[in-house]
Amino acid sequence: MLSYTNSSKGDAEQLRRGTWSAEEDSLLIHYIARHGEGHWNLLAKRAGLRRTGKSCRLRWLNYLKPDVKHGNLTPQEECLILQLHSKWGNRWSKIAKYLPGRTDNEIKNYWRTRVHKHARHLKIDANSTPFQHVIRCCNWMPRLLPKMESLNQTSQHDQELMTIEQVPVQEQISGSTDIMSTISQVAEYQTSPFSIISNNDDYALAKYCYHDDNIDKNGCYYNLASTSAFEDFPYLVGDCHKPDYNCVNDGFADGLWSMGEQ
DNA sequence: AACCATGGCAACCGCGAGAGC
DNA sequence: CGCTCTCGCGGTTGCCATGGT
Repeated sequence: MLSYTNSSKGDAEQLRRGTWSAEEDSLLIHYIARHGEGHWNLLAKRAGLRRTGKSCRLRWLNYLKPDVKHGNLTPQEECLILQLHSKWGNRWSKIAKYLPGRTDNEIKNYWRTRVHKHARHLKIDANSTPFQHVIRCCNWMPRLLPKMESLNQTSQHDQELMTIEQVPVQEQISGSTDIMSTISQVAEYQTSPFSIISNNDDYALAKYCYHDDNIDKNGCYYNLASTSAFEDFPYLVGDCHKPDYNCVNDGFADGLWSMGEQ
């Protein structure tokens, strides 16, 4: 599919829309390699692309940029998205800053296709408190955590996740709301269902794993720690309670939650 | 085999913030 | 102060692949 925008200045200045061709990608990549990013409208003209600057910027940031990761999200990334979304809501770009190589667009798509789907089936608003409970207490998070553990043993990907260096400076200095500092504080509580399993000052790499014995047979976390230090990141310490929503504890819900798994 | 429904995702759109003049 | 331009964000659209009937 390819279309052109209407232009009052005649056909010669018509702009292309729709899917990018390999040739256009190549033009954009080579131009940026030589001249760098920015000034997208000018870039589009000088690179010989009949695209808007906006379109060029989007294509570069979401697809062509070398550090953009392609492929399925890992359980760690899914878990982090769920946690951060519960904290910030639809602040996709902010959430994306904590997932190196993932774009806001990709995270947004993930949320809309996967998470909203589950909310629809459960007939719950995806942004509602009941759905938050469903995610963190009943099905999703508990299902992701064992996957995270198993992948931790072999994957290097998680070692790239959430390093201090990759978090923008303005986020690092944001005081008590800094996710990393909160995670570090969580490490001090070995009774927490999550704990830091690697964290040194030089590399400042934080990883977290999950203690299976802190989860009850209904898939709910025990309330193991309650301190103001965790308020910014409550789900890491399991402030969770047994849900009141019966719909998520029956077999119907089980089927729903597993249907998206591959 | 043909049709239809659905999911996944790339791309577009509208808006607002900020910078420069 | 107001205008224009650029950039970035969140919401939405529409294409394509896949699976079901």
